[in-house]
Amino acid sequence: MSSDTKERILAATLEMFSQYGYAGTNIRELSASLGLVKSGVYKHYESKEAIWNALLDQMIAYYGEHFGSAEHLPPVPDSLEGLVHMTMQMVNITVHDEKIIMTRKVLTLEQYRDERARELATKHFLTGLTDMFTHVFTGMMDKGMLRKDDPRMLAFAYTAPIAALIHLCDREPEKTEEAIRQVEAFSRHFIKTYGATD
Amino acid sequence: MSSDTKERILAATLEMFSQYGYAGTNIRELSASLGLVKSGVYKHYESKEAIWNALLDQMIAYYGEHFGSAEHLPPVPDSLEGLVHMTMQMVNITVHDEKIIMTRKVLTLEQYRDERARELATKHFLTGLTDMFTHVFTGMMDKGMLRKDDPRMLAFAYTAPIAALIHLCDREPEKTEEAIRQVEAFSRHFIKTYGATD
DNA sequence: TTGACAAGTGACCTTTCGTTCACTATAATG
DNA sequence: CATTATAGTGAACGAAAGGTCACTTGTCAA
Repeated sequence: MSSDTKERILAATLEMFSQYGYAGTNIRELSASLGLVKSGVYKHYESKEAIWNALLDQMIAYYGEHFGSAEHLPPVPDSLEGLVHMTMQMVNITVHDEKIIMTRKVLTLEQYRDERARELATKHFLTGLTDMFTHVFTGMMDKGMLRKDDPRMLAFAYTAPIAALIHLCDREPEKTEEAIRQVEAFSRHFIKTYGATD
Repeated sequence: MSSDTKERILAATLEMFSQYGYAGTNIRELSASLGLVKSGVYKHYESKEAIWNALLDQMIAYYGEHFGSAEHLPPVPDSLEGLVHMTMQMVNITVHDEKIIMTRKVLTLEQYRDERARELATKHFLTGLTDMFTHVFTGMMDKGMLRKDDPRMLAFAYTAPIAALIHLCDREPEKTEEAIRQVEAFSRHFIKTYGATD
């Protein structure tokens, strides 16, 4: 089973790149963290850059599979409180799942250097979230739960502050609980502001 | 004039670190970009890390001088349109000033590695902006221009999306004009939502 | 004029980097 | 059983990294 090691290398790479970045990571430590010697890695990838490209391929594919198409859009909540609940569920996953955290960190660290990282970063941090909640808010407006307004603008106004708090968790993990409370407070403020009054 | 070169080194360091990061920058190229040979740099700083610390000192000091104290808070605008205007002025400066752009990029790239960078990043990207606009919105509520609400929550809801668009400009400079238009659209949406109705 | 010092040079050192290669152990295949 | 491909080893390589040092140059104070 060669492919097992191949994937283990990618996992270890994600871990190291998310901490030290591409330039700050060396193959010795990467191999050592897998219990093998550095030349062993070259049996599976021909260069450091090849590993990086494979990791990016995987991240891009993963994003495409899980957030890329319309099938994976979240259900429209059936109440304002449901929106808060859905939001908290999503945020709790995203700030506690190590793999997702490391993916964000890697994209953050390599966004100025690699074009594909740049593109995925914009999707991950901005347009993807906006698209997703544009759909949610459109549905909620149709059902009369939200005031009629530009759903895309609302989606942007809703997701950007939450994304900022998620980035705070990545930067200062000890503030995670506090940040989650802030997300909830913000979400409740949002529904109070934009919730339909009838 | 030794201190002239010392400052030129810091300027060149900011430029290189903001592009390639600390680990991705080498002293040879840094010196070359100043027209001197690498040992010349060591006449002014004893190590690469010393340069990094001096650069951080400078960034922290600059932030403290320009955004740190209450004296530097922006004036409370005298109309909702004034808020839009003030916002656009600030954003235009911040996304076009190369030094400010590079400062943000450096903080972005080193935030997971260096504790002081982490702290400054949080101030720069989150709490500093929130504090600033908490003051602005408090003043605007007092003057009856904004609906009474939690000024801190509003400041957060206002600045986080704008910061997200600024980060987009850093990541994809070719989208700067489009992003600026989005900032203005968001700002107008904000005053329509929270502006006092009387 | 001289002495001292700061700024800059170029050769050199050590370490670490990414990468290669001859080799071994293992396990499946004919 | 012999063979062959695969995964992993360990020594070695050249390049590039950060850093040192003896030396030159220019400036200015005594």
